Amino acid sequence: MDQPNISKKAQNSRARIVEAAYQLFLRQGYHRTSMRQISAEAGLTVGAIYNHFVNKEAIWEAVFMAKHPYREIMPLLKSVDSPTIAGFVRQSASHLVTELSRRSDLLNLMFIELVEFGGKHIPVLFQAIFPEAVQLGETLARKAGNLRPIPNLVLLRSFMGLFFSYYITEIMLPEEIRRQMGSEALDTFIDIYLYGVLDEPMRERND
Amino acid sequence: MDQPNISKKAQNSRARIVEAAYQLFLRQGYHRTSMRQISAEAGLTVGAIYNHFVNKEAIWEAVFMAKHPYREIMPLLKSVDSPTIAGFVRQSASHLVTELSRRSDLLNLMFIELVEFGGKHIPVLFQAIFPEAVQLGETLARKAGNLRPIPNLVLLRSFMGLFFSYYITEIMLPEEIRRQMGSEALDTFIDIYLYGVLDEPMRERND
DNA sequence: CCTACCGATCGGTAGG
DNA sequence: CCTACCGATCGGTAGG
Repeated sequence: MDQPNISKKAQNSRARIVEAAYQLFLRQGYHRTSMRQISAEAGLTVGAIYNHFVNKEAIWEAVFMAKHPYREIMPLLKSVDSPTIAGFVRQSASHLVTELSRRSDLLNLMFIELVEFGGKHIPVLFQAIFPEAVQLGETLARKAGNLRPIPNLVLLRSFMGLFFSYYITEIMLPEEIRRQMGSEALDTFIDIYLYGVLDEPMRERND
Repeated sequence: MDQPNISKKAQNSRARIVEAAYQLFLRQGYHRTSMRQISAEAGLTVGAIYNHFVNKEAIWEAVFMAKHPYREIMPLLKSVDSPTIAGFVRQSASHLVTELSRRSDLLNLMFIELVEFGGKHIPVLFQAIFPEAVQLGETLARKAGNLRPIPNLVLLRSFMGLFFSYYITEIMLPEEIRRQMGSEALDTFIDIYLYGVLDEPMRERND
């Protein structure tokens, strides 16, 4: 115990840097967060960070890949086991929106990426998650329910778009208006989507 | 001509600062843009800027209020004159998406606001556009077509959400996948929306 | 509206 | 020769 595994120590430092940077980036944005803050939060010196990352942007890349919303969203979607499309969409929506409102900062990572880096790291991220996403699209298409003729990829895209549309319009509404709409807004969004993609019945709320 | 109108000169300087800052903020983000850059682009010194704005954030507020997407979107939507809901949605969508792809930076202002300021200026912006938006919602609801029972505000919100969902998912897709989906993706998104909000017929593409 | 400058802090690197 | 890290400081730039 006097001679700890050096490699493990290094991995631990790296993990602490990523975790500290993640918290700070979300709270303050990328440019408002200094290397000093990251190093202080991670419990090592500024110089020490550069043994793990060549520069600040490399830290962002590690944070982005390790903490992007999909890492939370995918397991959530996989845990939904309704046999019908309608049930799957309703359950997914309630899970996702609960998660998004509990952690309203989740999509901020994507916004920072878009604002600060022009989205240049997104293709790499996309490659990593594409197979899983395609699989999800196929799972969705195989469930019971008469889908209108919609290509799998577009179906998947619109499914994800459902949450973006709800979340972004929610962010942009002042508290007051949000209350006026009530919690039915989400149900209505889901209904619109289900009426939009399904052909005939199966749209009832029977999850 | 030796004694130009001072107030006009001041207004002109202010306008040049806002325009210069707008270009730079979009291109580089807020924190990557220095007061020096803005002053150089606007053709005056750093100190001079502080005769027009108390600080850098005040410049952002002026840019945000003057250049936000609604300023472009609202006139566009008002110019659409189809008598049916379906026609209105289809025409609006084609106009908006054309405009958004021609100026892919339009929504970036919103993202910067969210990332750098936590969205704290949005309520002010919202107050300014809310009456117009409500009017638009009513116009939409009065057009021909059997709407399912959806509250006006939620209908308007979902209508705006349609574009967010399309635009955000487009940003997040690498060029390659976007091409695979083809240009029908937008048409499919619109169809899903129309099937979602309309009760029975009138969904045909007859704009 | 300018020149000149401030306290502080930035991302990154020196030698050991 | 490696790793992980230190105290101190680099040249420049931030908002004001």
